[in-house]
Amino acid sequence: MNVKRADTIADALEERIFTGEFGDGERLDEIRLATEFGVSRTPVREALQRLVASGMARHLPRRGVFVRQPGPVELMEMFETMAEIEGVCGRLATLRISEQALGRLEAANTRCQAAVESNDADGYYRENERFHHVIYQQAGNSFLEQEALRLHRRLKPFRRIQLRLRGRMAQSMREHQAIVAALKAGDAERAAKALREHVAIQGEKFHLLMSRLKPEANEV
Amino acid sequence: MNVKRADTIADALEERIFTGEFGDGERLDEIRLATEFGVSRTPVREALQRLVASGMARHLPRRGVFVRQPGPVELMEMFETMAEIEGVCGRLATLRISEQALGRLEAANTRCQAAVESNDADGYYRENERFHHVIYQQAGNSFLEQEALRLHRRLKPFRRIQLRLRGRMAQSMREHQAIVAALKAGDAERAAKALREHVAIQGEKFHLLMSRLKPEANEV
DNA sequence: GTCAACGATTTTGTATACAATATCGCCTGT
DNA sequence: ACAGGCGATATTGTATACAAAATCGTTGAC
Repeated sequence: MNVKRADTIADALEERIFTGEFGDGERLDEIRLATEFGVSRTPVREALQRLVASGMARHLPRRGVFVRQPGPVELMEMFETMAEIEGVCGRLATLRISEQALGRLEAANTRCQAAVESNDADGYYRENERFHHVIYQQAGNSFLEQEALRLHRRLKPFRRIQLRLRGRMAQSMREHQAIVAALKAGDAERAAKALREHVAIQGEKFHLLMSRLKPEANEV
Repeated sequence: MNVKRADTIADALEERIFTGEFGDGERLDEIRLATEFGVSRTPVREALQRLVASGMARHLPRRGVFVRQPGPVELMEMFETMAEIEGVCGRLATLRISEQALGRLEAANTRCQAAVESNDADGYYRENERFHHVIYQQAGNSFLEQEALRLHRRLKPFRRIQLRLRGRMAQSMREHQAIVAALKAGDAERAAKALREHVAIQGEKFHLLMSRLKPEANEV
């Protein structure tokens, strides 16, 4: 193992929170996890601290660490924030993007199109991610890029679902093309708006799916 | 002590990094800090992890944690990101702000004006902070608000300095008034632009001061 | 029967002990 | 004299032991 054990434990726990194996409010028992991972409490506690720092769990002093699944309201807030940050990245990228990066965007879009045609959701998802990462990077601000990546990653399990909606992949594809068009035209405000709405729609589609699947889970 | 010891240690270390007592690249020796704080290594290690999580230090496995002071480039990136986020908050707040909050903004501005007239930089700083916090809050997105507060806090030691520039307080005051005017007019784009530039100028002024004070520190 | 208080138990937070690995200095060989 | 390797030392990472505090159950009083 290249990284220290506490890091791997943190990753494993993170994954389990993402998949929903750990429900909201569930206490993460240090001893239980320690025995489960076959380690002492020390590395488990380090991992838990990492979860708390990333906002995936809450720490109540002398009480323990409790997983904190975002509710519908917070999820919509996170999607809105992501949309705004993407918009910012898009506006800055319009002014700063390189020719090469524009090429990478179009290449990713081409592969997205292929995925749409073969109805390959996984492939689309992968290329879509690449597309967005290029835009974050081309905003020309490493700090902003890192923040965008952080939130992007946090929303990953929720973003993925909405691609299952009928026709969403093709719609997303058209939005990508509009984004590239605005970037090529050097129209920063149009690029910002296109990206903002592209992500906002993802949030709305996700919300739609959630309210369909479990309509009772819409409060708090 | 209400909070656990590791938290207070983290706060103390954070403060010392902010004040520059710990320089960039300096190793934070667990044993040294433990003896200094009169505790064992365990709470010190927890505190160090918190610093790493907040980006104020870096952790090299089996090597230790090293303080990571942002260089001029990263600082400008952080100011630019802050400017963009404030712009976003401003745009959203224009659509969502309450009458009461508008009143609070104007009250804060009035107190700012008083501080300008008595040349009270500390007072100005305090009311300026309140002003911005109201805008974050009125964006109507708790998640975004928390992100804004986090970055705002991170930039605190650097934001404060620029107020010492001659005439900066009065200029900042005028910018605040333009922001409130845009908010009252319901012109979201104008409010966004005004806030973006207000913060961007802070970054520029800070940069100006830095290049004056230590012109050799402008690389990396 | 219910509520409160007290003690036992569990669990977190901290200290210390141990293990593993990196760093530094010395020594030897060329 | 300098480079490389080997060992001593120091430091991080993990395990265990201990302390403090919260929870839970029981018991007793009303």
